[in-house]
Amino acid sequence: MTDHEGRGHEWVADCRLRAATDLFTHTWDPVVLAALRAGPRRRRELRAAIGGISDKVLTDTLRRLLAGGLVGRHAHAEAPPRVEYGLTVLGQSLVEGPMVALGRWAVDHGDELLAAQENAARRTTDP
Amino acid sequence: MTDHEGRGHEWVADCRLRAATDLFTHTWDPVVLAALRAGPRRRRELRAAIGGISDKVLTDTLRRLLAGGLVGRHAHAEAPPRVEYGLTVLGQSLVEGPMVALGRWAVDHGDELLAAQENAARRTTDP
DNA sequence: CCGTATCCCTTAAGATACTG
DNA sequence: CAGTATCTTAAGGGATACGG
Repeated sequence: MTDHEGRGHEWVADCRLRAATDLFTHTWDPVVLAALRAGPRRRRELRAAIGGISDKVLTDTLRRLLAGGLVGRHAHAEAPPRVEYGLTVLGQSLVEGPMVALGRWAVDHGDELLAAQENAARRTTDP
Repeated sequence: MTDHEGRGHEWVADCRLRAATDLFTHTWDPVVLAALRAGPRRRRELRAAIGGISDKVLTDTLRRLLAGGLVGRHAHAEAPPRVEYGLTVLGQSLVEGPMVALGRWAVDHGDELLAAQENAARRTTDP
């Protein structure tokens, strides 16, 4: 199943592609990954930088990303607890590769996307 | 999904990127898009090519992709109903760009990803 | 063949309050 | 500051049966 290029009828059976797309199924995962792009951050910094994410969801998301091997955690042994999260090498490759590509696409086709959505919406409302 | 005061934070405030990543939050969307990469397909062909998707979910997914302007629908006026779904120009640009990039990444880093996941899993089980 | 209509279960994610 | 503990709601996704 190494053959993902070209034919298309085998994409679905390609577990690796499925595994990759599944990395994006959780709303906040890409957001957190993107926020870590600039470098390691403390939990609180992350929360502030992201904005609009609850403590629980941030915890859940970080747990998942840690389990997925995309994010690493470093707890400094200090009196006021200091913990930093950062992208692993793997996480970095994902962010700098496909995610940047997606971001670029979003910028290039954002207007078009919105327009298409409105157009399709009007189509279903208008007889 | 509350909007956070449109200040120019970073990536997170970039609604276009959010809009783009949200295109992947539904499990089957990328799968269907990928299945359409090879060209327009009839509903039944799609279902067969994908495998493991229910009628309802396929319907939901197609509706969403249609509403999103990524997929188009063409109903031929024939005695036995014939309907074909295909990528729009916009959908094609998404598939051929970011999605192919993601697929390539999945192939290149699939082993690494699995290894990292197992590693992280062992870490949380082993003290 | 192309869908729709239900019912059911699981889980993401928000809100809130509390501990080390 | 870093995290946990509940509770709640909304929604994705599966199974099945029926309608155009």
